[in-house]
Amino acid sequence: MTVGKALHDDVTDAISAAFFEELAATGYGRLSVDAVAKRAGVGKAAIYRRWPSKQRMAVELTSSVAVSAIDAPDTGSLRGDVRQFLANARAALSHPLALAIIPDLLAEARRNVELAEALLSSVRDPRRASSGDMVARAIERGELPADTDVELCLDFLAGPLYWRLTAINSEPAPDYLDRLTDKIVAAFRA
Amino acid sequence: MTVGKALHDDVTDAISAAFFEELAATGYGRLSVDAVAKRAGVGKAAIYRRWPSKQRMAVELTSSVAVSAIDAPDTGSLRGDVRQFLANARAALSHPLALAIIPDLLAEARRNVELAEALLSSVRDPRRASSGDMVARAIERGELPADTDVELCLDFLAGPLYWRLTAINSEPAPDYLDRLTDKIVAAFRA
DNA sequence: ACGGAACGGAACGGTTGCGTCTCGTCAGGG
DNA sequence: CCCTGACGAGACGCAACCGTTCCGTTCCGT
Repeated sequence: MTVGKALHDDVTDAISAAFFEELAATGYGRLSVDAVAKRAGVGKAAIYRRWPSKQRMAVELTSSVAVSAIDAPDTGSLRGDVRQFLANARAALSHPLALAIIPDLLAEARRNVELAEALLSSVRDPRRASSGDMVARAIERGELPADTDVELCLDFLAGPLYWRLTAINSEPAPDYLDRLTDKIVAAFRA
Repeated sequence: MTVGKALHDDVTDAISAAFFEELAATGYGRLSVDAVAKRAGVGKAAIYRRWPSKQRMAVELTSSVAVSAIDAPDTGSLRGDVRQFLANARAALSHPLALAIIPDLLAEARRNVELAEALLSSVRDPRRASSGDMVARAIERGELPADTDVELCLDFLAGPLYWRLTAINSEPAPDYLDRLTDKIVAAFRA
């Protein structure tokens, strides 16, 4: 027994796409439901038929898309895994939308508890877990000492690249990821 | 020949303090002039007597405060300099205001050209230069090879700590900075 | 073919914000 | 001691936005 007729998937998809485009263009703080609806070619009612508020729409759309972005390279060597992880991260951050949206979400999460919890559980924890497995495999292979501080290593995996791409904002050299890999592996072993 | 009577410094200071508190609490996107004025115990006219618009107020206040936050430790050894740099950065980011404001400004800068240029010239460039000197001194002392990639090293100096404090959002262990220093120095030498 | 529900569009009331303006007050330099 | 101008407070016009409600239309299951 369905309660009502089904919402149209294509409309939901259009809203989702428009939401992220609008989020990238104007930021979480200034995001307006009218703008999302207009960009999606949709009536506002279609949005409020799906979510009870702007906040819930933002949180649910954000975490629903984020879960698909989990990568756990397993190339057989630490260096290969690190290099692949960086390539994946670089590719993900090459989407202009992602590069504009992610820092915005991290900033907003610091004052929006609901958003913060959604991001932590749907993005940080899974990613951190799979990255941790990556380091654990290196330890099992004997590439890293058994007492390696995994948590600390993970900060090196994402930190420098994220810092370069979002804060420094200058295009890295072509061989940047290779050089970065060398230094990250060296840091892991320290 | 003064054009008019002087603006009161204590009022300007109150506006500045209120601006940053409001910025931390609500974010750049939602920041309102009314809220800043009310928090400062000031009429809106006092603000518009000083800056022609909200945007200019934000840019000028931000860059004026930022210039004072430049540190270039020179302890005589690479490890000492790195450790001191991290301690300074950690202290700066321990201000709850800073931890809420900085990610917000970085996110906003990505879509606000005027703010971006102000941050790049008043924060990134001076900090990057003094940090570069730090690495250059290590090269002169022979602690690092002459062909060290300074730019890449700087990404390691700030990236992991910033990532940990802003994105991962879990309190680091007491000896975190020491362990971090070891790995950063190892990365520098790679 | 029918009917119900979702659809795009638009208007609504209530709220908020920007930037301007006007009050009456207060301070400080000549 | 007086006069100029900054001051706090707040009203103003205008625009934007949220969330709701109403249209007339279109789609889809039965």
